[in-house]
Amino acid sequence: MTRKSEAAGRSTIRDVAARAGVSASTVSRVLAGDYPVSAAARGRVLRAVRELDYVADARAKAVAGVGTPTLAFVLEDITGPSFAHMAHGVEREAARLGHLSLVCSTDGDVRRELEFIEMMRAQRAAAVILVGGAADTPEYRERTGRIADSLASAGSRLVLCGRPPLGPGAPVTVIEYDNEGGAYALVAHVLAQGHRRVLFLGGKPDHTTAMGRERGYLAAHRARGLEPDPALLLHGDFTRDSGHRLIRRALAAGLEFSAVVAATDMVAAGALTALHEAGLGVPGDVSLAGYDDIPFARDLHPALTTVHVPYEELGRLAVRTALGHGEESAAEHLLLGTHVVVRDSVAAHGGH
Amino acid sequence: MTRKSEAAGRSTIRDVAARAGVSASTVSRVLAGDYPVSAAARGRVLRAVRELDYVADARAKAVAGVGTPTLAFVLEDITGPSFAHMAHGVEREAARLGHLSLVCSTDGDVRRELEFIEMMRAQRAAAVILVGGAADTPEYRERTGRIADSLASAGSRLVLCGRPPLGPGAPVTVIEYDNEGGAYALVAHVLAQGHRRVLFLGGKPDHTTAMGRERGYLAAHRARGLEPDPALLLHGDFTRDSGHRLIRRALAAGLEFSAVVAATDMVAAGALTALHEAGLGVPGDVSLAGYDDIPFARDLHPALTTVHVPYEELGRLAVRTALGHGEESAAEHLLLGTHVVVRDSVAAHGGH
DNA sequence: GTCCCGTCGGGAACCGGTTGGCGTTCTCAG
DNA sequence: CTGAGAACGCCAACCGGTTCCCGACGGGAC
Repeated sequence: MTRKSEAAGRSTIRDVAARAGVSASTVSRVLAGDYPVSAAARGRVLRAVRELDYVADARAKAVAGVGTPTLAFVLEDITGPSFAHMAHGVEREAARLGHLSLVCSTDGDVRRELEFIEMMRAQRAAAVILVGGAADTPEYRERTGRIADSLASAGSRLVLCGRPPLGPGAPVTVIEYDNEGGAYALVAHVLAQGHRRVLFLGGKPDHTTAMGRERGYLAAHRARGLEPDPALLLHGDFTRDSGHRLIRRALAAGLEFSAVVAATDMVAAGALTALHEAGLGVPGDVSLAGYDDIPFARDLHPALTTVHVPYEELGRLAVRTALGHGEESAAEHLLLGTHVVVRDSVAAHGGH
Repeated sequence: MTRKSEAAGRSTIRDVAARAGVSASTVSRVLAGDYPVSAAARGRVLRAVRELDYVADARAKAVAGVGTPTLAFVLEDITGPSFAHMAHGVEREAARLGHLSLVCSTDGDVRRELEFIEMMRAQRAAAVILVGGAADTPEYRERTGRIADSLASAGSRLVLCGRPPLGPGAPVTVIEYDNEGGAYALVAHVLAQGHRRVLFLGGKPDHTTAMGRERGYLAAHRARGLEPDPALLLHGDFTRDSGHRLIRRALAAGLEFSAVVAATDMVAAGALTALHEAGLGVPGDVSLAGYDDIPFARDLHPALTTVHVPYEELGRLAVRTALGHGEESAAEHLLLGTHVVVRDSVAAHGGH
């Protein structure tokens, strides 16, 4: 009883073959359904498969060159609403295209990101999608460029989704949204309401998403011939606690401002609570705006004016272009639009 | 030039061997690092690996019986905050234990869930984690039981995380939280504030998570000798829109209530907005409570009283027990505690 | 100068599938 | 009754690794 493998246990194609009284090739062909097989043999094979509850080993198929391709996406933290929406888009589109999705949270740790990408190369993933902003240093470009080459030469592809593009020539697909433009439009809207001292609750310096929004903030001011007080540019991270803390500190420091633009809806949520706690009315005493248009933005009180970003679509596009399906496959750099969603948290300055 | 494979392209272990002037076995051994290999040979192999940018094919390793195990988790929608937190816990713990994580969103589609699980069996995943509530029908138990057997006989394991357990005997690991108990405590708190007509914004009938919370609602009433008006039990789903709609309808129908308990923080958020839109103050005119304690609950205005559920820990435990690590590996059924978080959205009936 | 043992490396079988090529059998026309 | 051609099924090679087993070589002890 060398390998009877009985009823239980992972049975192999040979077990099935033996039970059906045919060769392994025949079993394979019955299952594949391409090659002609006599009805009698097919029946016996099918029955054996059912009785043994046999499922072909996907890894072995993969080695043999058939089988479900895999797609990987790595993000900082699935818990962030915008990440979650991108992830959802990626996963849904991948599934639609018959791919499996591997995830990895890096918690912002570059080393973990690197390790995971290396694993994905070993897995022969069809594509690796890097999601979300990052520090755009020369080192980042160099490192990411190497990864892109490495992946490309292994027949895979690197996709940057809402992440700083590399120089031209790198074998990379980039899907971005108009990050700076959204911030520009939003801040322009705030300024149009008469606000002149607009506090900006930013993210980590040199984090591209944060910086893009900050650039939009500055550009909107300059377009009106205004030069914002540098003291109004605060830095933290993209969490609600950061927004809460930043506002408390600004208030404690006696900083003057009539409006707050947060780099993120999450940050705005924390900021809103801090303002409330300080007895400040929004938008009566101070106006507030966010960025991302997460579903919750509507349920803050007042409903948050923010910038809508098509996160889910971003994810879908990322996998579609990566896999070369769809007409956008030709393009290697896509830019999706954003737009301001006006709700109730921004009012005219000095307004009643 | 049969398979020179040049600089580019997925190089095989044989390519490396050829370039280093050794056999494939030696390359394998150098990379594995177990077997003694002369310094000279090792050096040549390492250099060849570097020059070819070689990474061993993880799928082939898997077939040969070594290599990174995989773990799968399937949930309804990664976009829901509580799901996202469980997912995060699962992924982080899996990574810590050296596993890869495959995800699948089912959007509540049972067929998709089934398909995915079958794929996971083919992938020889170490464990499949089913996350989130489901309709607990006899058919569900039967089907899930079959899956559990099937997975078990393939050396894998099914884990139900916050999902209805099966009968005893099924080869399943169950990680739950005290769903009903949390609702009981929450509603008891509301009743203790003097409220007698408490509207319950539930989920789909026969969805276990929703029903568990509903049971808690009822039990808390009965413990006080109260029998709630059946008209106060509303059903929808777990989205913010559902909460919004339900409140609007209840108000339009002239339903009387002094407090609202929502089955979910998301639902509570929608309900809160609907109440505000109707000119009702919270908690002045009506009290409101949620369930899940998602980070945003603090930033609603008023800050939401809710039930804290250790979602991330739930995810971590799921993989730990599934993989048989840790002391809890022996247990096959774990129940995590929940607790009420009192904030500002529930006030005494009749006001101060 | 042998003998022996330890170190090192290669050949080959194996993991669990797929598939090309070829021989066998069946069928039907001539 | 025979020969051609189609239908069918098995053998063996292959995918890309790992590892058992054994032979070769070199050095130290006697």
